[in-house]
Amino acid sequence: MKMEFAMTIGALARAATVTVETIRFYQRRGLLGTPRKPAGGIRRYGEEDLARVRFIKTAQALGFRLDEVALFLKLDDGLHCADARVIAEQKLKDVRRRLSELQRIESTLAALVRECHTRRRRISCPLIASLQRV
Amino acid sequence: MKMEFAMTIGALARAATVTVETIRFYQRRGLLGTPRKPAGGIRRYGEEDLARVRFIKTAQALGFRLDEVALFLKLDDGLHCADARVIAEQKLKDVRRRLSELQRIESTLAALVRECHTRRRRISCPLIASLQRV
DNA sequence: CTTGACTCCGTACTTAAGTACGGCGCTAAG
DNA sequence: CTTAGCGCCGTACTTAAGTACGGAGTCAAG
Repeated sequence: MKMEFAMTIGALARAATVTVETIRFYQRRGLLGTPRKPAGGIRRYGEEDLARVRFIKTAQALGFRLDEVALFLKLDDGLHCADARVIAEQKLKDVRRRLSELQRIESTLAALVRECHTRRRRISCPLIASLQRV
Repeated sequence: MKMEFAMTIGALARAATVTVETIRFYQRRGLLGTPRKPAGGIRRYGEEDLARVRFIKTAQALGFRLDEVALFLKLDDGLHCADARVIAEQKLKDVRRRLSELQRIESTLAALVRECHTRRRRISCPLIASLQRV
């Protein structure tokens, strides 16, 4: 039997370093359960709720959207590992696409700034002029 | 004297490969002028309007937001090149920050997927399990 | 027993960059 | 002369992930 130290929603939020509003938002989105309320009292949250919020935040930090997190949670019964992998592979593809796009932007922008540094005292700003035709 | 071939808003939108609604949206945002309307007639747009829309789209493709584009347009008198450069340098910094963040995500996600491939037939999905603690 | 902090709940607002809609007028073709 | 297709204009809706607010109720300390 584990020692459950029950938290209020505020304590849970602090423990997960999110706001109370975020907790309530996740509940509305169905990502997090809402404990039964003891008849005109205050809800209590356990460690599994904290783990859930951390799960959501970790997945988000890896680029998953909340609806994808919801999918993961549905698949979290040990049986759907392949399905979860497919989602992660798609996300990885997406991340790599964004990465190369951003790299393209980086080099173009860097070139523009460089040009702006070297070609001083021109009639018109090379950077702004470039935006007409990059 | 240049041959101005005047366009309707629809023709301008097609020429710039945006929608009419986008043109009108840019006008509301002050990014694009609204030609005088010939008393109960239809507005006509010229090449400078097309150039302006292309300018906006090019800047957007380099990661600038519309409010930053608006700044560029205000600076476009040849006198504020240094100011424009500062904006571009900030954007470049921002792009590089996002780039390294995305690289971090890429490697973590790739490792997770790899683990999911090799460690088959485990009791629980390593990917989902990892989200509890990455 | 009061005060202050916190919870509960519903609703509305935020940002960015559009998209969609609906009613009207004009205009070019048949 | 009529009709189809645009243009004009205002307003509202979209997505994502929360934030903000306001009026209650509750709980613990003093």
